[in-house]
Amino acid sequence: MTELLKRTHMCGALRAEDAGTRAIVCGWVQKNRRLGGLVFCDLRDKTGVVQVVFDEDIPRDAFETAETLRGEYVVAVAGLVRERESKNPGLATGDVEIRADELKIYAKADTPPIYIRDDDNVDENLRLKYRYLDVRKPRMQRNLRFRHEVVRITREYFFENGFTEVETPMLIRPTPEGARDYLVPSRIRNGSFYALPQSPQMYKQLLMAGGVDRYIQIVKCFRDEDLRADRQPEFTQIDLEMSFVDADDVMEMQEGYLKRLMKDALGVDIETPFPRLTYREAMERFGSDKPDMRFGLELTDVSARAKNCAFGVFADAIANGGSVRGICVPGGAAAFSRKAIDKLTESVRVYGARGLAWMKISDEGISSSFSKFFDADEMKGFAEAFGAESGDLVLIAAGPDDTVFAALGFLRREIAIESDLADKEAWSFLWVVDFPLLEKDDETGGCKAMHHPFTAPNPEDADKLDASPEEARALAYDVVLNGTEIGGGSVRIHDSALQRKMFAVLGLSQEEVDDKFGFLIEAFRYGVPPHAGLAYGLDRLVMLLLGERSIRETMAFPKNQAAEDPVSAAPGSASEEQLRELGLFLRRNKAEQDARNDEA
RNA sequence: GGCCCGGUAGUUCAGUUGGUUAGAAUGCCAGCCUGUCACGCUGGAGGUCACGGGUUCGAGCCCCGUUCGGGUCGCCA
Repeated sequence: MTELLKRTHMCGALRAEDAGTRAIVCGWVQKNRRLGGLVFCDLRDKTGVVQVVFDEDIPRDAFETAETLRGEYVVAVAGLVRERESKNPGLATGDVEIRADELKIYAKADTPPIYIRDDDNVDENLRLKYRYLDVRKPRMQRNLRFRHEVVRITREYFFENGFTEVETPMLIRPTPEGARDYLVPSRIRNGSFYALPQSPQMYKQLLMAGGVDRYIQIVKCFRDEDLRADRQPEFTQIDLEMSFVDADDVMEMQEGYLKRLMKDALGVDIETPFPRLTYREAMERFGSDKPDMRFGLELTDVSARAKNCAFGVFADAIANGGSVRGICVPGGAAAFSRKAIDKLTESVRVYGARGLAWMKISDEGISSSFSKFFDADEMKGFAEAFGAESGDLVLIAAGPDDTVFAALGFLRREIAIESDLADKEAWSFLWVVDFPLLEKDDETGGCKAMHHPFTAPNPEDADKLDASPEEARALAYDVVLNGTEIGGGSVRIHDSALQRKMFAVLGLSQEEVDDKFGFLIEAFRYGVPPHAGLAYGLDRLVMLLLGERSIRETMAFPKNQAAEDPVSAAPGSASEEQLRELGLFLRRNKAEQDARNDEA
């Protein structure tokens, strides 16, 4: 066993006032510079880098060892801290250096496959495969510590407010609704499966029935769906639930939390309460249920002007129950080339929009892709409806409402990014409320819960549940930051008659209800308080606060797009023995079977 | 499942109309160097151009297929 040099200081903490003290620091060799009779070594730990200097006045073997140092060797250095003759203003510790007299190499290191530098610009796949090297970089060190701070502040705030952290099971009953489950086969009961939780939803409601009153859990959740820059198969929720409260109480509690978080984590003061938009208003003004309100480019509905017009695209959209809406892009956007507009048109096709109509307003008048269908006064009317002035470009989409909203919602974000319209310093929080209770289920043709089947309908819409359930609003709310949903929740149904009605509207039979949710329904028979809650996506929240573009930057070991862990190469195959114990038989094609036989 | 982008030294990239032995930077190795800090100087090693097939006198480059990675739509109660 190597005898340790006991660390007395962290590398990045040394300052001019430490000059004259003897220090022992440990870490990784960032860089070794040999100048013949002098060796400079930048030593790195989690706090930063400090320069160590070896000269020929120290014991011969120590100096010769110093000459052999290479990048990422793990060492301990003992020596006197002293002020530097020539300071390095680029380094936090640049006023001092350690004049080493003792050196111990704990571990040598091969040349790493990636540079241990923030600006290495390396392929992300390599970063993930060698994540333990990537994590040595200041950026990841900062991100992981920041995430830790967010978690600490979160617990602090909610604990102060009477919340109890309770762990709920990771092995739960599979639920066919919603996202795909990760299944875990049972060994003890062959043929049965656990699922990993997509969220602790039902358990936290049981805790309300259990009198916990205020619950929080910072908890891993699992969804076997396709990945995105902000979606991982396993992610962390800040999950909470409160008893004897209404939606306003929950939102007020969250505003207090987010205000505290912004202050303590970033030193930023934000205004509360947050603005509230109804879902309908958010869609109509911004084409999104998570609008970014740091910039304008709001949508305008011009359906009335386009009704019964000669332009088939407009007229048909309205005749089929859709609408014609657009955005006005100011600031000289009328100078956009035909090519640029074509590119925007192409980009909205993925949202189902068939195309974009446009009009350019200039001092000479209006030029437009649809001017031949309208007279000059009508064209002027369009321009006025958009408040368009000379130099502006108006982009118009026509079709079913959801398509128009999706296309224009995307366009306004896209143009804001390209034209750098959003205030980078702004933290724009808001609530979106009054979500629809139900949405169309394209697979069954019926309705399904937009949030989940325990979400309470707005009492004002209670009468709609029978006749026109799709018009009913829910007591659901999302909190949005700079155009990204960071959390969402709802008031839950605690009235069993109402819950039965919801299941009926969703088309679930008594048998299905008993099978899937029986334990929750039964629990509610024994006295459940009114309750409501909310869950944040922690990874996404941390990503936004850090200004990162991917939640992978906030996780120590994220999965790649194929949901594989590049470090361990998970998922892997199970042994025949494991499969046998679980009572599982895999269907294999012949090639796989042959390969397996060859192995055995 | 669909669409888009990409894969060339360890790493980041260049590579002309398809034409000799595939280059640069950085990293790595060796030597020199007492104030460097992106140290410097000299020299050196390092390549299955993702894989397979095709077109061609000739393919890193063109075509087809596969694969891997990323983005995105669907999906994510």
